Amino acid sequence: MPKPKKPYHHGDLKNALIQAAIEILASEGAGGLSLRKAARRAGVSHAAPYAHFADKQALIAAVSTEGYRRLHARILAANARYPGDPLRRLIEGAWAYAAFALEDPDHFRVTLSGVVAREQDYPELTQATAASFGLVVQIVAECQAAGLLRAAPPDLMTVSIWSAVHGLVSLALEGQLSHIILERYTLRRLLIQTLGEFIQCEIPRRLYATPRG
Amino acid sequence: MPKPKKPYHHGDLKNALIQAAIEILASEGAGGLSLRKAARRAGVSHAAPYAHFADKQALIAAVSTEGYRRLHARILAANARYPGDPLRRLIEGAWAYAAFALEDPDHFRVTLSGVVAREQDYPELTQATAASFGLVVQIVAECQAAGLLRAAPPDLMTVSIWSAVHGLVSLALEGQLSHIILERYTLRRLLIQTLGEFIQCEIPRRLYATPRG
DNA sequence: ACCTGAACACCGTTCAAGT
DNA sequence: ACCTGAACACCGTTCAAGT
Repeated sequence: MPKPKKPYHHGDLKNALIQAAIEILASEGAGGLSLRKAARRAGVSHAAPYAHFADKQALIAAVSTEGYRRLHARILAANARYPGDPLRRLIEGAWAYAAFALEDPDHFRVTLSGVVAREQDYPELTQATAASFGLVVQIVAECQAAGLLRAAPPDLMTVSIWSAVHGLVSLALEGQLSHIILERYTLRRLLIQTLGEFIQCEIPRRLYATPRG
Repeated sequence: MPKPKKPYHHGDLKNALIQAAIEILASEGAGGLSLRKAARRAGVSHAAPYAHFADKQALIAAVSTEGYRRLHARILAANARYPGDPLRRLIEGAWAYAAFALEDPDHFRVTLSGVVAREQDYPELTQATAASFGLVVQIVAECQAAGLLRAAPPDLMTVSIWSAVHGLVSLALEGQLSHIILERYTLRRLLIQTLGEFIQCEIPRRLYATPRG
């Protein structure tokens, strides 16, 4: 216990509000998220959040930070499942990204749809994004060492691959991929097909199957 | 003149509202867009838009449709500039996409950030997206014929390349690309680097320079 | 057909005031 | 330090009424 803080009459309103916001995103979508509703769900008055967040943007930044941490945890878990198998780590890491988007679309949207003034004002968010990026750079570097990805500055290669994965997931999520295509191919199939353009070897067909779920 | 319609006392309120919305996006950003403000700018009462749009979503769908048309026009123009040069057409088409995002970030955001229930309710939007997608498929197919892209179903290859371009542009726009990277490389450089992973030949260095602007 | 004005339920944000 | 209640200026949407 780093700080034995037991404030007024709500255990930890700040985190309660973040959790409430994430729940609202899951149940009502991004359009239904309001400071007042989060306050109501946490059982406090509509002005109480202002004791912990400068404005709505600040709450959203906190929700975004938590989103990045969940993404990080998912990719890390996928990584742990395939020690010494860089190809599998790359593919399942990307799939973990997609799975988060599919399971919690509005939290994903808020997390990745920039809080605009970000960097300056929300150091925790900056740190969370840097940590995730760093993790992907590691995976990419492993793949390069194994000759699975072309030699290039790992951060540049990471930008390219992250872009491709993020773009595919976003377009699918926003319904911008034509029905014709989504009826013929699963998202996982499209993901592997796209990663296949980067990867310098054949990808085993058995990886096409969407895992558990 | 397909329809000599001269309604009540406003020439064409519907289009006036769409233009007003696009102007608001440019001057105040996506957060500042409201039906009431668009109505005010068009010089009508706040309830007047409901004669032409079912709700705010419907206006946004119209703005999105217009965004897709501008994107289409830009890519078409880039195409016309490089007849018989598929590589250049691909690169400058992608750059046209990025240029739209850079010049009118909030219109780009609204255009690509799905209206969710899209397909069913807004046939004009569906048509506009299909047209753009078709144009890119053409360019991709040309590149494949020239051996610049790997042989694969052109629509699948288009999904992969569009994803990469869209992802890169989106991440850059939302400030999700680390400062360190954006300070060292221009967006155009990152775009070409990314396309380079798909293209089966060397890309002339002189294309790295960002054109007019 | 096209538009207005009043009305309703909701926001984000501020601020004096209470414990 | 943490929270409340009233207040203000904004929304989206509806609806009776006017031309």
